[in-house]
Formats: sequence, structure tokens, C-alpha cells
Amino acid sequence: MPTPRRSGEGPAPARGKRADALRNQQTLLTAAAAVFVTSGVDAPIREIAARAGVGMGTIYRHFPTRADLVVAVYRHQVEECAAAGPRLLDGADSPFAALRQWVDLFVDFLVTKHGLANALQSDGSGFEALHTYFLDRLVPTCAQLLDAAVDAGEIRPGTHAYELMRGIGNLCIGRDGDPRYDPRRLVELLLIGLRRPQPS
Amino acid sequence: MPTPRRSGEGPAPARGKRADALRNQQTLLTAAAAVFVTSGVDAPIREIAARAGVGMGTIYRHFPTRADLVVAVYRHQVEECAAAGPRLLDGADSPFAALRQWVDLFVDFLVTKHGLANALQSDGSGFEALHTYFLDRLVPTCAQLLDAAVDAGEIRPGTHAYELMRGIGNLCIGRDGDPRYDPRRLVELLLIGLRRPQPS
DNA sequence: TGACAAAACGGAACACTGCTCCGTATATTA
DNA sequence: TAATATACGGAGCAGTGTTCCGTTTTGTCA
Repeated sequence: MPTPRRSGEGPAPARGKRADALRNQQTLLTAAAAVFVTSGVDAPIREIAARAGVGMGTIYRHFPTRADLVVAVYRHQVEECAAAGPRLLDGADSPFAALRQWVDLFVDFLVTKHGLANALQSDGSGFEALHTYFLDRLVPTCAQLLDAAVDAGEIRPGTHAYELMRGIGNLCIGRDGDPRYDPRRLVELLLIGLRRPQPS
Repeated sequence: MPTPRRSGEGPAPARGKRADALRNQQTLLTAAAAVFVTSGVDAPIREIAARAGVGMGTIYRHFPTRADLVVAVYRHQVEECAAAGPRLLDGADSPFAALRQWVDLFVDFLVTKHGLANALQSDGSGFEALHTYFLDRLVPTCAQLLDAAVDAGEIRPGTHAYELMRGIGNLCIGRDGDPRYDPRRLVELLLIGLRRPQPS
């Protein structure tokens, strides 16, 4: 019955993989999540492997680049964030309010992940894919909210979702816990800057 | 005559240093500047040493941390930027215009230095001093411009220069040359966000 | 069940980088 | 010129990313 037939190629077969491989993949995700919390997303690979009780080879086999691992760990939350856009658009008082709420969501996500915002913009070796995944996944949602706010006349047109997302991500970079620097305040400033001068 | 007496301690004696030491220090600055352009401010120390034709020990003796070297290379430009504040305040049409011009100056400086903005916020080992120097040097100037604009009623009070500077610095982080991301546009948005809703 | 092939594992080993340490070379002074 | 303080050079250690291959485990089939 568990015929491992795989007609096409597709992104996520997960069929035909050996039981130990599946087990280890899960173990690695759990270990990585834990290590990310304590040591940040750029923790030594060895540390994650040790935590999971596997060898270095295993980690690289499952997650060829660091970005693959980070994406896997945070995939759920990113997808959730992407999905929240339309919902907020429906529920909020105005498109701009929805945009603001959504941005808050995104910022909350970033600031609670030690070093993630940094990694997102890092020009380091294994992080491009991370950058790409986040942007690919979230820019469309952001664009939808942005467009709605433009259509409603609440904000000036001309700003691209890609640029805004990167800007917000950038503002979230920093040693966490500095009371003199709160990304939220600056992000708020950025959003205010988007507004139409006069409500027409 | 060149009595090497040094009464106190002070920051910059530079007296009594051997001729070769002085020469090497200069050579290192030149080499570092060149390497920073091609390989970024986080180029391998070995590369800089090789370029200068000196050993590793020499570089560490003159510049104990990476930040010391980076600061030394860019000191002139940073001081210049700090000094430009008052001048702009005098010459511009309004304090806000002066602030904008000054920010432009700062952004221009950052975006033309490969990886400098990154390093400024890096939580890496040898970069804290860099962060500190830039902020110590530029925050007062920024605060002066900010206060003037507040006093003139052009912008809302409540924003701190430190936070603004860090935000601007953060926005300048990124792989340079991405046509879809222009720090200047976002910085402009930030400045617009600072303005008073109604010119009172 | 037992044997065999494919899949997966583990970790030694290599490369690269930051940084230190100390024997050697050079400048300065008397 | 001799003596001494300074400065130099680079080998060497430590931490990390990444690869490679001999060994082990799993799944299959007779």
C-alpha cells in the first residue's frame, strides 16, 4: 500500500525517504529551533548537530545551506504572516490600518528572532536563499495591502512593496535590548511617511 | 630638541615613535583604504597586511581591533560630516532643509563604503568601537539639526537623534547595486514621517 | 528469515580566518 | 660603535564552514 510511486517531481515528496532520515530531519529542526533561540541563527553548525545528536554530514545532507535550515525552522511563521494579510484587510477599519497591523506582525516576528533580521540582509555565503524566500513569500502580501491603501487614497503611490519590506527588515537589525533603539518607532515613522499629505 | 618628554597621557602623542613605525602606520592606512574598496571593510586582515607588505603582528600592533583600523581610515570623512551640520544649518532655507541635506551627506558616505553600514550594526567581535565612534561623533550634530527643526515647528518633537541615526544607518545596509532597493528613497520617507502633520 | 543494494550516517580532514606570542631585526641614543 | 628600547614577521593555535568516504542502517525480495 505505501507504494512509493512519485509521478512527477514537485517540491515536497517526502515519500520514499527512509524512516531514519525523516526522524533525523525532524530532530534537526527541533534542535535548530532551540539553538537559534539561545545562540542566534548564525550559531555554529556543529552546535546544532551536537544538540541534535547527529554528525555534520547529516545536517548538510538535509539542509545544504544554512538558509535552508533557517527557512525550514521559520516556514510556518512566515506562511502565517503571509496569510494574515488578506484577513487583516477584511477586518480592519481601513487598508492603511490593515497595513499597519500587518507590519506590526512582521516586525514582532523579526525582533523576537535573534539575529534573523541581520541574516536577512547579510551578504554572507549561505544566506541569499533566506533573503529570497522571505521576500518572495511576503512581498505579494505586502503589495496587496499597499495597493489597497493607495486605492483608498490613504497613501501616496510610488512605493514598492519590495523596497518597503527590505526597509522594514533593515530597521529591525540591531543588538536586541538597546532601550535607546526601538525598531517599532522608526517603522511607524516610515509608515507615517507613506501617508498622503492631506486626506484629499 | 625632539625631547620625547610626555607630561601626561593624552590621546595622541605620536612622539617618540620610531620612524619605521610611523611609516608603516601610514602604509597600512593606505593599503586598508584600498582593500576596503575592493573587498569591503570586513576583508581578511591577512589581505590588508599582504597589501601593505607587512606582517600580521604589525597590523595588530597599530590597530588592535578591526574597528580601530576602519575608524582611522574614515576618520577624516566622519569628522567632515560632523562639521558640516552647523554649516548647513546656516546656509539652508530652513532647519528641516538643513537636516535633509545633512542626512543626504551621511547616506552618500555610507552607501559608497562597501559593507560599512553592515559593520556598523554588526554584533561581531571587533566592531562595537566602530559603532560607538560613529554615533558619538555624529549624534550631537544630528541632535542639533533635529532640535533646530523642532524649534522651528517643522517637525514633531519626540524623536531622538540616536535612534534616527541608527535607523538611517540601518536603511543603508544591503547588497549595493540592487536597483530595486534605494536607501535614499526610504530615508526620505523617514524624514517625511518626521514632519508635523499641519505646518501649524 | 537472510542476504543484498541503496540510502543515510558520522566525523576526520581540509580550508580559511582571527588573533597571539616570541625570536629576530631595526632605530635611537649615548 | 655598543647598548637598549621598539618594532617587525610570521608560525601557530583556535574556531568555523564544508567536503568526502568508509561504515551502518533500512527496505526489499527471494
